[in-house]
Amino acid sequence: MAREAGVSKATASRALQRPDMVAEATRQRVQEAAERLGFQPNAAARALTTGRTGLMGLIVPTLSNPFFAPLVIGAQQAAEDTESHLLIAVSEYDAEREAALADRLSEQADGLIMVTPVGSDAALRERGRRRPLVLVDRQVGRLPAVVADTVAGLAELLDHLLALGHRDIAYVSGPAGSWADEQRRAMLTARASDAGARIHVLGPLPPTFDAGIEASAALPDAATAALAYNSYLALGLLHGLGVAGRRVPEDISLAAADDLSTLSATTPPVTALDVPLQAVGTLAVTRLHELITGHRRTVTSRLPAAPVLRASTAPPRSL
Amino acid sequence: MAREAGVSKATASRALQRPDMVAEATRQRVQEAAERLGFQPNAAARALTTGRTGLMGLIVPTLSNPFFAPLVIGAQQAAEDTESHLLIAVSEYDAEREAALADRLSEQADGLIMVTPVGSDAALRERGRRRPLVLVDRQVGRLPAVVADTVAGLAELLDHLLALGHRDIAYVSGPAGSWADEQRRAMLTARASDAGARIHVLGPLPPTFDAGIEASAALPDAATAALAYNSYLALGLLHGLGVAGRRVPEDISLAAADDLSTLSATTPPVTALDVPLQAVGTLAVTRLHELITGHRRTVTSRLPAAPVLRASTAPPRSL
DNA sequence: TTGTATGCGTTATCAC
DNA sequence: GTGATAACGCATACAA
Repeated sequence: MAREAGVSKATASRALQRPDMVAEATRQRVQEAAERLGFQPNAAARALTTGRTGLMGLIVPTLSNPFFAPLVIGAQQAAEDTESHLLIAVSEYDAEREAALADRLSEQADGLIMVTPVGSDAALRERGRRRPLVLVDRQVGRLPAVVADTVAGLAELLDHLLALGHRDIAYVSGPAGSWADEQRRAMLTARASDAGARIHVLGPLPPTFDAGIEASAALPDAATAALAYNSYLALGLLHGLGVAGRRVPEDISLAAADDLSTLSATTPPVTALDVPLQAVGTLAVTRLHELITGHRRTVTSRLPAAPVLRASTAPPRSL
Repeated sequence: MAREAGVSKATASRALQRPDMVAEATRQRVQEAAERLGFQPNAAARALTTGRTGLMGLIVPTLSNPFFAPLVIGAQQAAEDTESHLLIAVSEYDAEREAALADRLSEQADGLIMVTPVGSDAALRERGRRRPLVLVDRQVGRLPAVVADTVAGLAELLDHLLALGHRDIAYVSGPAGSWADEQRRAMLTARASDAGARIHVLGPLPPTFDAGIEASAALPDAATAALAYNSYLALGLLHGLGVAGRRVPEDISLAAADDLSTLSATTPPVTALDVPLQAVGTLAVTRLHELITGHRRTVTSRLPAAPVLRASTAPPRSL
């Protein structure tokens, strides 16, 4: 130990952790001794006494979908601000796998952030009881959560289509069992019906380009607009429609419920929902930090998602 | 502690860690007691005695560029196989920041994987001396490294262009100070010259879509083909050329030195280099694990990058 | 302001 | 096969 500085380890520890609890002169000596020896504090030992590892676990369903990159980036930034690091794991949309990962991460981290579209409410509740837990894009009871309000955003998007005159709108839905997808479906159906319009649900479908192509052939004839669960489905739809000779937006309008950057570079650019995922990531880490330090009881935060209107949506032909 | 099972903690520990060193009956009792109490081993305490945290640090320059996603995914998978977790941090291409992150991660992790296009050789050498370190896409002395052989792949790509008949080829280069970029430039210039052709270097440029657009206007008149440092530059070039009324590949051929998925969905699809980044990530973790467990002295592994020929490359007009 | 002593939860050593 | 017991390296309560 750095009693190269000629002090007790207690003083050394203080000099590095609580510089103000020690005489300036000794602080300097310790500092220098530490440098000279290339002293590296042992995180494990510190964690053992303090009960804090300074690590936060982050479980995402996948990293293949660039959709999640901003979330990780945002979380990363906030983690830095709280002097902690991120332990990232990937569940592959598998509830069992996710549970195993969460268990293992719990041993190492001070708390967990989970974006878990699958996975049972009960399991999450139980997990939240044991250790600090923040959910992302999902609400379970009174568990702390940060959600991007895609439902409200989607409502705006729907309103936009309705205002354009669309009355038969296809919703190309996402993976089976997705919590978010169910919320959206319910909202769309109800809201459309209130406005005297109809939602034609296709799916559930895997949220992929190929599934979008297939869906493009299955769109009901009546539909003058299609709303896709995500960008990949939208890109597939665009491609499929193009191949089939149906023009967007002349023959059919198209919009997506999330907004990967490619959507703005297609022909035509696709109307989409800007989901503030980076902010979600940042906020989730902040919340978890509050939870860990016990600074505050936190509940659900809701970040608005806003439609980005592009050239792929226009009034239906019949008008 | 789980002496709910009526055994000493020593036995309890053994029952859970070395099941074969304990009588089957007691193993069961301990097991059950652990379940009942929801016992969670404390990773910090274990790390303190064993000297292993089971964590690996991974520092990437950015996560905004989907280029790195496969790397993380590959690393993730391999980490799972070695029973370890990944601590991921982002350097933002900032050497100073990177150094700070590396220092902090070193305290927590058993070793580090760094993909560091910037950052000085000397600093990396020193770091490699202190703790297990694996470099990605970079070689520094005899430090263990895993590199995707984009230089060799690019040579193939160049050969392809030469075989098509191109003699004046623009290389739209990447960020200033990039290790990989320099390697490429040198190879291209030398190899082209050997074949009686010329490389026109544009840049250094930020590896972005917008920079690609600008570069498209700056291409030398003589150039019948352009090779871009990465997909974003290639997409920008494609866009810029399209706007300017120059057709790809009729007027000019285009290729990229990496291969984001969008390149295959453009019009025309863009010839590119398939960089096996996922395999790189996997191998890097495997190497680091070997290093940590001392199973093997490892040096540089080189994974081949192969050209994917698409419609954006064709013989030059003049032929 | 500084030093001494204790404990964090686990594994390793050495008896039994 | 099992049980005491001593580390591991740090932070703190308490004493000086």
